Amino acid sequence: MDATPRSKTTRVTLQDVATEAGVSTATVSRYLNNQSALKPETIREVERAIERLGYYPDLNARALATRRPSTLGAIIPTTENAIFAEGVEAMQSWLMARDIMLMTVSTRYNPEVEFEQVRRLVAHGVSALMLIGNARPEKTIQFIRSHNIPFCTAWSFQAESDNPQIGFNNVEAAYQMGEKLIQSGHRQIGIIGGLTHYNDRATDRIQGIRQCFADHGHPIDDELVLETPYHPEDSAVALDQLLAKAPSLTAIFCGNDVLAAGALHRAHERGIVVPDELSITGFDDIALAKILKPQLTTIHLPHRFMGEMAAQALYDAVINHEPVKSLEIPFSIRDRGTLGKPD
Amino acid sequence: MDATPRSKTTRVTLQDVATEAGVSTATVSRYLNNQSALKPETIREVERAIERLGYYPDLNARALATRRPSTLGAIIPTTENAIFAEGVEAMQSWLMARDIMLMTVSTRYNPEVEFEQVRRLVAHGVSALMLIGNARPEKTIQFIRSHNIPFCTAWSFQAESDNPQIGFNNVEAAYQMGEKLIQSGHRQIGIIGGLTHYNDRATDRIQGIRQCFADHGHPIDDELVLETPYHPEDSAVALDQLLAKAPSLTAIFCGNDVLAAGALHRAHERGIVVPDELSITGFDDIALAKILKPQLTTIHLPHRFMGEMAAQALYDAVINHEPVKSLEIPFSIRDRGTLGKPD
DNA sequence: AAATAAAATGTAAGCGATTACAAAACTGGA
DNA sequence: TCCAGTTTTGTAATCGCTTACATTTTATTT
Repeated sequence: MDATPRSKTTRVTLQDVATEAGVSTATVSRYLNNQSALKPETIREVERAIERLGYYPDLNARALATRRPSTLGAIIPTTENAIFAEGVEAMQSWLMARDIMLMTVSTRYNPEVEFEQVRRLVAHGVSALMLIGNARPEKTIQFIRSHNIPFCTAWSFQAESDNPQIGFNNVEAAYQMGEKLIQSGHRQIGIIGGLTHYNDRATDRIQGIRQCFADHGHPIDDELVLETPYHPEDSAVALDQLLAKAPSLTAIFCGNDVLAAGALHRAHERGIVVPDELSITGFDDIALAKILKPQLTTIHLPHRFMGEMAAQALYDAVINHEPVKSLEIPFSIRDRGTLGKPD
Repeated sequence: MDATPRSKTTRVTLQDVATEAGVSTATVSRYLNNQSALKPETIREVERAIERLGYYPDLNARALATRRPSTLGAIIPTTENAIFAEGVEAMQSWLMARDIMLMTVSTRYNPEVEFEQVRRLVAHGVSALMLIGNARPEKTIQFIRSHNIPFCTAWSFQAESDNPQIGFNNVEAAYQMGEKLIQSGHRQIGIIGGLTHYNDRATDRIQGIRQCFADHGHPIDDELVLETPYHPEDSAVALDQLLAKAPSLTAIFCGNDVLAAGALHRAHERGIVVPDELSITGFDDIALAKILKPQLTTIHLPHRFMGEMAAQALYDAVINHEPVKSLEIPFSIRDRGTLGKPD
């Protein structure tokens, strides 16, 4: 095969194809977009030229000319947590099938970085945006709105928010886990939650579990509610602190599975038997949850599905110029091995 | 809730800023690029106009006009495995600091999908590409080369490959783990590797460990070398098969940590004590490795660092029009709790 | 004060596509 | 054969930006 020697810098353009095929650029463009209006003969001619030259269109130039959507953006806290990584992967494949690129960036849970990323993506011409959760400085959403960019938030669904949301009710999920704990006989529990600063998922989960225990007459003391970064080591430290403050705790509610894994690991190290001596609950149901020993009792969420739904919502919005439709995603508790009855 | 009324807003352009500031577009453009040539007074004027209008440049249009790089691409097998997710996250932040976007897509280990993704990214105008590993159909690299796009492969370094590579020697790493196993007294081991089809990491690791045992006079039987997808469940099944075939195995070499975690979990389920009755080794040192019980003995790799190096290599290449420089990344064994001596 | 060099700004032609609008090439019917 | 009506194709403006080159302004020198 002769590898179409190309001078270093030049790209094969529509123009090149046109000359090669002996037609005008408009004709080639028509071939690329709606073949309907072309003579079969011309079509063949153009096809051959494209083939010979190895031409492929410059999608950015096309986007510039058409002002039609060719990329969407997703901004997530981190790819370290598989729930987001999987979610955007699902978005990506859904969109790709429709010829749209997804640009994904992460913020490391920093709202200022998030704002910066929003600007960047908008500057790069994304025609819609997905963000995680509803908690952030006003200016971010304002910026997006002022540029008339359709967007949605995801992984959180709050009745009180007026963002379009594709997510689930974190308060309710945590509340239900609380009921499960209470049913099992737990009365005094500790909480290891994520950092709540500009993180509505972390906030809501903590609120949900506390509300539940309060409603049942066993309010959880502030002292027993710890916030840590989403890393196993931090969670381990938190467990130590909790146990130091209240050795009689019978269960730990963790803000997510990573935290739960860290707590579980530390419990093992301390020789505490889970769930006989201490129960631990997670949140998210990541793959890890099932290979821990014992397997994590946690809340299952369809992360990939959520990603797809978000993709679809944004897609519909940019294609049909409709407002983005909110969608509440259901969750369910996975009762596995880390929740037992206190002695 | 008023949901984003989709008014036909036109975008604020350079032209708008120019008129607002009472200067020409060239001047505004100069302000954006090299302020040096402008009168302080003009600068202030332009600044004010930009501020008032909330202008930000269209990076795609800019890229079109300058033919200078504004985005790079990374193609990884999956974001499910944190090693790649972290790697590209590191790439991303490194590049972002230099005002370059990274477009990341995944292939699900399918070489045809990978080829398709390459085409897409190229069409979207990425000015360089990172791929994972060296094993793929000829046409993929040919396509990239024929379009004169700088690229590198990563997570693998093979002396025999003529791709620019930022990676480590998988054969050697596995070999060293083998020596460790032999030193500990293991003579008969089983292998649970990844699918080797178009996956040089999986292939090399298996080859490395087998070579080592062969060199020491304890060749590993084909029967005891299993390949499975990178999921814990598959690995669990593989462990059962291995143990069925050869109950006397004293150790299992796993192709990565996920596989090791799955095998470890299954061993627990079967009541096998690790490492007393069975040793298990991993590969990659993902975060999970340290919260398993016992902690995984595995090979540590600086994934983020590798990502950064790849970013840097590509960046240098596109900026200075130099060929991409290869780089071999060192690894090291983390001796933790899953490797013991056979009785 | 005139001549000349240096600094600051403007003009206009691209970059690679799309797409009104216009023109040319076919139809077929009278 | 001629003309109106379709099809098919071409011309040229446009998208938002950069930049070579031209022009104007300002500073420097004699």
